[in-house]
Amino acid sequence: MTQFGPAIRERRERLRRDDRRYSVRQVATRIGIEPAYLSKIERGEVAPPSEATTVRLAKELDQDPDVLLAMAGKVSGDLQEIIRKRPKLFAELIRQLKEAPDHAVLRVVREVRDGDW
Amino acid sequence: MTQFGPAIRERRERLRRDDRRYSVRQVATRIGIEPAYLSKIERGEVAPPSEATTVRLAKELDQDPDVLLAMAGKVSGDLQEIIRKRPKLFAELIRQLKEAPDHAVLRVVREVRDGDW
DNA sequence: CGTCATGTGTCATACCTAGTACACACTATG
DNA sequence: CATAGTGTGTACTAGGTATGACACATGACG
Repeated sequence: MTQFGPAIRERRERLRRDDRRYSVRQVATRIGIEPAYLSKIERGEVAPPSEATTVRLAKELDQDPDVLLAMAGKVSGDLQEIIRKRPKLFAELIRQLKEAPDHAVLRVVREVRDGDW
Repeated sequence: MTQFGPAIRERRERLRRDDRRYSVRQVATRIGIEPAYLSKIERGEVAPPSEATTVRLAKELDQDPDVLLAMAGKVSGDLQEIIRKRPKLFAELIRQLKEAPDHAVLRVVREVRDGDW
């Protein structure tokens, strides 16, 4: 699994090649944290930041928040809330899908989307 | 939503009617926490305990761990891990199912269980 | 009646989370 | 060459998490 910090650094530096506004300092300022803190995050010197900060960072770097949160070892609060409202149901479903191949899960997603319930 | 503490208390006292071994003290000792701490948990004087403690408590009181964790505002670590391994897929699925009625979700569960992938 | 168990109040604590503040050395640019 | 911007090291902290230790008053049991 790719580490959170390095992934961020790579992404930011890529963006920076075309746009000087993607420096540690400026990105940090835009998402409302200290530059030194972002630097440490990117080098993995500290643990990934809070969910809120991770999401702001994801948006800033035009990345999928759920993917970044996953790398940070977290699951989005809104997903957790959905699960908590019907814990038995969702726990069973998710454990059921643990070993299912991607295409099987996708099929379920599509079925539900087009479902006529 | 029922609160975590009171639900625990109620359940424990119910068990206690038939079995004197379900006192605050004895339950606490069996699951490895201080009696005073369990007392505070049951009265909601402190926040619900850690996931590990909650699960031990659930087993001790013969309750569904996922349900108790949900009341505690948490989602089981093993479910989170499943989601984190394929964040996009599961995020989409779960958000898709947010408004789906129970029977629709259950249908999906059954389909997957009997699925031929 | 003694003693054992019960629930709870008070106080203390170790560790974690999620950062801030500031200075310093290097680099690029006009 | 000045200066503006860059990344990073060191030091610090407010607030929360998850308990532990112990004493005390009450109630039940033999």
